[in-house]
Amino acid sequence: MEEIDRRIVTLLATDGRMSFTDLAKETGLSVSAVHQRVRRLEKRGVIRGYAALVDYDEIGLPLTAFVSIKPIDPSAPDDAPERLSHLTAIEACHSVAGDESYILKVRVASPLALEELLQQIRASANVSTRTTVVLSTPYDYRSPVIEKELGGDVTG
Amino acid sequence: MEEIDRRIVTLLATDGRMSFTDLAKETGLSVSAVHQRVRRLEKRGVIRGYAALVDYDEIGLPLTAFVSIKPIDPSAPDDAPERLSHLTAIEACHSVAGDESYILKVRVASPLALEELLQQIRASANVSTRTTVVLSTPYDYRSPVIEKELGGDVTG
DNA sequence: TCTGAAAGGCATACAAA
DNA sequence: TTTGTATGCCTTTCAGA
Repeated sequence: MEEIDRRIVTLLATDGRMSFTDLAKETGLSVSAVHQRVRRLEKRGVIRGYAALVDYDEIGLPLTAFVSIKPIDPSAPDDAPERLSHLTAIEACHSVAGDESYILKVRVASPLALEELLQQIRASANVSTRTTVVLSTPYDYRSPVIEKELGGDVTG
Repeated sequence: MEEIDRRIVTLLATDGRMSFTDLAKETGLSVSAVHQRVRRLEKRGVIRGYAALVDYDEIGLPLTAFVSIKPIDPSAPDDAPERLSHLTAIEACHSVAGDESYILKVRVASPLALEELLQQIRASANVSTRTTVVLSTPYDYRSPVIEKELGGDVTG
């Protein structure tokens, strides 16, 4: 029951365009039952959306870096994520524990573009930056192995 | 022409399940022309696949962390990615410039699970670890804004 | 929550330009 | 590389249990 939802999410995480017909075959349910379950998973927010996974080298953004940021003025309100969200080179923004406040993952075309981006980050959010350049990516976006208990109602 | 491919990739990066019919409407091409272009983009590796984006809180993996690793024995061959790939909690592995050799992104159920994972990482790859816990994620998996020149044959 | 049926829409292949 | 057509499959909805 809950087991089938895990299976569906795993299958779609691996192949986001899998058809309902194939999902039905894999789960042993009817097509319409799978259909309802997927729609419910989408509505509950378990599935947040679907994306094509892109090769960043191929689309002209071969340079990836992690940029850790720290506020210049620690007493100022921390609205860095909103201040930075207009910079489309930023793929992700994580608030983190530790010496620095956020880790950004960025994708740019060149070292020069990275330099310009760092200036924009510093200026937009009034932060200092520490940058770690990615040399290669053995793997990324691996599909999760889903825990047995879905949702927040874990009692065990 | 190349412009249309950028558009198609952008649309599919944002909605990985968009139909060819809708892609055709958005690009002004016929359905079969879009179909061929998507298949070509997949074959060229510009589109590497499709994935459902999952809410990690909802699937029982609410704790995200970045784990930087450094070999204990720097003279030993560096095969950390292969040695670690069996650990499914590791979502991504990036080789990086700087003091440490790799940055791992991991997803676990709890602090205890993180502790156990770190032990497995250290044992599997003979490395020391430095862990940065993610407190919240303002945004992640944002779709790229694609450069005008696709592929490696940039002449301008 | 499931199944099965009915509808319309969509994917895919193909001929032609 | 494109368009249009054709066929069959798939998605989606609905009734019923």
